[in-house]
Amino acid sequence: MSHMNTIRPTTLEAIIEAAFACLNADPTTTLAEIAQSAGVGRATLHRHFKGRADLVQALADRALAETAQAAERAAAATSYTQALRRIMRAMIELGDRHWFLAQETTARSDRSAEEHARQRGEFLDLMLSAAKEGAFDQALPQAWVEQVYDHLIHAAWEMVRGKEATVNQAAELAWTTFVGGLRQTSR
Amino acid sequence: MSHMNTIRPTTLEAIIEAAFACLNADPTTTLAEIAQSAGVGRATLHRHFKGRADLVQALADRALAETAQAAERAAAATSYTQALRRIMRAMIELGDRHWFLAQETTARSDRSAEEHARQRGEFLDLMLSAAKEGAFDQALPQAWVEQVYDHLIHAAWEMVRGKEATVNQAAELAWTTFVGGLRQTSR
DNA sequence: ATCATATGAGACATATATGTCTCATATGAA
DNA sequence: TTCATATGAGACATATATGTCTCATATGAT
Repeated sequence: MSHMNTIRPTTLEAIIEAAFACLNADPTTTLAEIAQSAGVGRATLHRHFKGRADLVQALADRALAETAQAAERAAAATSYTQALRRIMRAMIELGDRHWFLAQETTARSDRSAEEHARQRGEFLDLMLSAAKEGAFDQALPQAWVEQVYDHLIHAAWEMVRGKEATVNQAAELAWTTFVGGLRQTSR
Repeated sequence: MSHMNTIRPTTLEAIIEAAFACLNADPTTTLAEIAQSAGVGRATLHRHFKGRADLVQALADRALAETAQAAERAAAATSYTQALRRIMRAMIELGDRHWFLAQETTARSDRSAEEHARQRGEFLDLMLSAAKEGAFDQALPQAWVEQVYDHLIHAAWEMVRGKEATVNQAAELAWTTFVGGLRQTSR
């Protein structure tokens, strides 16, 4: 604290945002390319992250923390179904984080994997509760409901990325498709 | 023709299948790892493919050809809607090819990209025709319908991969979810 | 059996990404 | 201004993936 010449917050942020964007677009992206995309020297990237593995771990940690926080906030709702809907919207907004976590399965720390599993577990409980509320057909395989939920988030995020919809529109489309597609009467 | 000691078809096939599996699981997979996974020497892989780029191009070409052929076969149906359904099922069966084409956007030959675009165009026409038949709500953004269609294919494929459903079951789930989610009354 | 070709193993060279260091400069606090 | 720290540029070393070659062996056709 006090007088220290702190790291410019923009530098670290720029690296992290560029890394999310680059690695989501192409997981083989070079550290040099990420640095360049962040408008930062290659050495600077190495000062902040020991190496590729370290960077990826940091991204995973951040994505996990951000999605967890957003989900927690969104979970405050009048019903489990509404919570599910609000979380879906929140995940679409954090689409790059969500997608990164879904893709980057390689070599994550135990703690990180545990946290991910814990979050996932909480979410599944919520889904179960929403199912009991009648949000979707309880006879459907749980795995299918999860798959559809996650993939619709990604689909919606890509709509937003491609400027084909606003976040609100995409979230609305995704939710409507989710409940309509998994409705009990639709079987 | 004639007396030549032909390449063992199994060698090439093994390499290609291993490459699809490995690269889908982790795009950064090494050529050495692919060769090993195929149960083949590293040198042998290089005899068949000049390098990584060449291999990826070959995979893309094959995936394109296989999906095109399967789609053409499936398109023979009693209605555009049925064709759409049969194509969806076919794509789930070719899930690894379909996914590979969706992911591997980097550096494909012009011819390959053109062919992909052409296929895509034909498919969009079909979707439009199915929409006119009432397969789904015509008021929905075309891009959203495409996104949902493609993502449900991937979701279904992952169900099959994870042994959580047979191809038939997964295809049924995907189609039901598709038409239910995009139904006109569901808006 | 004989021969042509495919293959595997490994040596070797090269290319590319990664990691480390130095030094000049920029920046913000005191 | 003065000072401590962050940064950029680039040199340099290392690690890893890739590409090429040789040779012994396996395989299938004749």
